[in-house]
Amino acid sequence: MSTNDAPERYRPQVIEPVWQRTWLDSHMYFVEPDPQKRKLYALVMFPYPSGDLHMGHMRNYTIGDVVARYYTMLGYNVMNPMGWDAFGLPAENAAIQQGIHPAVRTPDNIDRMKEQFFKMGIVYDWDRELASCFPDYYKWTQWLFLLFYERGLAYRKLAPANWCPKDETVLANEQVVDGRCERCGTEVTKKDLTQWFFRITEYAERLLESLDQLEGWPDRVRTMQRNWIGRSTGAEIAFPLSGYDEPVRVYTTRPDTIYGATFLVLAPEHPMVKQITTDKQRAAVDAYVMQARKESEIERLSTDKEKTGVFTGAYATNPMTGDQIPVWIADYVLVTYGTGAIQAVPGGDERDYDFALKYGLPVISVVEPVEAVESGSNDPAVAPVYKNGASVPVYTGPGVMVNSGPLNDMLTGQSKHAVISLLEAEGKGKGTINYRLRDWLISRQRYWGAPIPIVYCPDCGEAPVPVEQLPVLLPADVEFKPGGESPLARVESFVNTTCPRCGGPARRETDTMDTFVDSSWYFLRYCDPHNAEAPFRRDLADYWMAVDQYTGGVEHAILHLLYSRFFTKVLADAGMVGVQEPFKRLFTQGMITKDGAKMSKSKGNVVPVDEMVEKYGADTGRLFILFIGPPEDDAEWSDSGAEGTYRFLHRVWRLYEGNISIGSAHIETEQADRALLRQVHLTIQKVTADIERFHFNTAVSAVMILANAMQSYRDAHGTQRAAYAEAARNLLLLMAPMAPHITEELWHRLGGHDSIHRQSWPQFDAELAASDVVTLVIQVNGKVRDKIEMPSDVSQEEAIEAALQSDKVQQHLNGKTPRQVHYVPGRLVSIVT
RNA sequence: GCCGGAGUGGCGUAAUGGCAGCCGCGCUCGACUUAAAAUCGAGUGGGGAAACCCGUGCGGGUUCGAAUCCCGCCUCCGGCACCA
Repeated sequence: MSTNDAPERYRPQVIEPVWQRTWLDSHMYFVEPDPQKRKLYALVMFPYPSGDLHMGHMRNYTIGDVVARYYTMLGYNVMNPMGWDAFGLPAENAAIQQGIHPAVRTPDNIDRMKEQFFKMGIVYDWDRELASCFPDYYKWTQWLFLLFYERGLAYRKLAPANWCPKDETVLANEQVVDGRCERCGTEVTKKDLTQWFFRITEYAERLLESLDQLEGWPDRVRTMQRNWIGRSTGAEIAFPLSGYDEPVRVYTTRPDTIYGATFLVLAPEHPMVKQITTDKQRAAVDAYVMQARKESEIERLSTDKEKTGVFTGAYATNPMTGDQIPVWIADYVLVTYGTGAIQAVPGGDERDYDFALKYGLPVISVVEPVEAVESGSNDPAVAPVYKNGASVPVYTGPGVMVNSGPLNDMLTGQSKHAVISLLEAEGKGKGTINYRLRDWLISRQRYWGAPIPIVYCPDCGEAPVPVEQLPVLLPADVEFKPGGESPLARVESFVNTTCPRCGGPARRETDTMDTFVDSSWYFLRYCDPHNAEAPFRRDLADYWMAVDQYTGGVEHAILHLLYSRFFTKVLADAGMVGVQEPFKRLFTQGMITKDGAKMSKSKGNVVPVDEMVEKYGADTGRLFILFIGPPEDDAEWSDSGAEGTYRFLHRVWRLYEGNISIGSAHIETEQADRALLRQVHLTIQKVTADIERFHFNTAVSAVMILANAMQSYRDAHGTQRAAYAEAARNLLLLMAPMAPHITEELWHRLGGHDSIHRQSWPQFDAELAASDVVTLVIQVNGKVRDKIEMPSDVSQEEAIEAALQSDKVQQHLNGKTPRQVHYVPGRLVSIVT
């Protein structure tokens, strides 16, 4: 029981810091493995330490905090860690532009952001904090690189990088704006460099297969990953080249259309282009190859763009028809997909068709639609189309084979198997499975990343750095100005080393790793963050893994999540973890946009959390960001409306003024008391379900409805009846994960002991929530004509009888006899005449 | 362009096959006040005096019944492998 003689205003700026300090000092959310309790690993994607948290972060971390606090109240042993994805481009840019060393700037930013986490009332197990840029973390990133290396999953090959010829530096895609260097405006070209790759394609099939088991993932993310991996079945076919020993190997998903293959197209970068180009065509081919290397992949794959290409002068033989067909190059063929060469079948492929019409290449029909092959074959998208007055159409749909020798009269599908058998029997090709997924390029010609732990010896060649020599430390004294190579290459003391095999002089690899490598295993390090002997202990990973609830931005739906899944599978194969998949349930939140774009420092549209928290307090900010809309949808930021949430919390505060007799066993049984208790239990049910399914906006709405009901009840009956106390207690518990400070404060003012966050989550009582009447909606011919109140146990017969007797229904029936009546129990009667 | 998603009052949204607009913002009117702020109360999709009609981006379909399911289109957002 608590009495407040002089009502005190709600002052978040006063109460919030007090509880933030209390939670931190009491280590409330610091956890150890406890086999007696159900564990729950709640994880939010760790941020890049840009220095300031904005409203997009606030949404992300508030959701994570609600999850952690909610499951704690449910009695789980909840691990909720936080760390920093601290390597990367922005720190290096700041070093170049402002001369601030990343090793100085990054910890400063981390401190600032950590302060902002405290101010938002977000609780973590800070004992597990990590930062990917600290040697005690990247030592193990390097260790894992060596593990991949030993397992044959890391290798080097030549690959192009964006290159600014003026600055003599490699550019990230982000630094290339409209084909030009963002710094100096020079036209960007490509430079071929020997770079490190991870062999993720070896895991393509497994990454695809286990997607089906990830039932706790949103369908859209699973679909995106499935399409990204892009499994297709087809055939690799050899087209002999006139005058060469080596044939051109093409990959096609439509080997059945080979009789219509009237030319071949190689990617401009295809290794055979140089040798097969005739002298007459050389100048044109070279110019085209140069041009193609300037284009981005997105430009090249655009089906809108007019097709371009050049004839190489070479001819190949169609292995099925024996015809001599010309070999072209074109930028719509990518060297990274399939074999980098295609058989062009203009009669059966839109792109090939456009290309053939433009360059006057022959078009042959090989598939004709069959009437009623399948119902639904009248789809206009796949009907034969004659473009630009061509005499032969393009048709990509299913049908029957024509002009195809032994395949004639077969149906699509049948013909695919038949032609593969023929090709295999004659040694001209074979059925294959192809993936769109490419190996993961991890080399970066940058300073601020984990050095790749490899040494090159003039005598022994490439050698891994011995484990006991890890970490390969980033030197502190570096010149950041762009020029030629990775900044590390200019640090003699770093580059010059000794060969671990022969002890002779050797040079270090000067590339660093893609930051996605750092973030592909951080969730494992959290399980055992201080381990100096290994990345993490197996038994600790076994206790905590998999992550039960992973929350983060939808922009990570493909790359980060795919790489983390890949890492987990490799580590499972190495016996280091017991799970095949790292993230059991995934929630991808939408972005908070401002001026129509994702908030980011580079776009200058950031709304910092500080402003919000200083003006209204953390609880208002948290509740408002949860209330703003469905968390999986993007939301355009506007601070009008925050005011309403602030008012709501003031109203809640006032609900706790006056005497509230918590703990009274006696519940009055007046209508009003029963109605309030019903509302309490409906709210328990709703808020519980909404938190479980991440519908926080409707959970907030539900507690507002309960607060409104309490207010009406109080105005009529005061605060001293037990029903009110029951409502008061439950409202705080239900709001506690979302608005942790005000609920903690009011909990103590009500006389509650311990922390509200250590209380049990309220239990829904169906009996108290039940209502004795239901409102039935009566429709006549699909339109609502009346509503009638009936006892909740009304039978179908009674409901229909009552509906038919309604005056309004009689009026709309207009003397006609109902032909059909549909009854939805407890909800609706639909009468059809 | 390709892959994925979203479009509902003046605004954020609710309803995921069964009452379109819950909850909140904004606005209007009223109470309290010397006045204002704060607070409290009433109202608020469009048309119509009313009965009622219309209405969930656009066009079609399925159904007794569609914001919700299906087909086609338009617009906006995210990802597209070196931003993370």
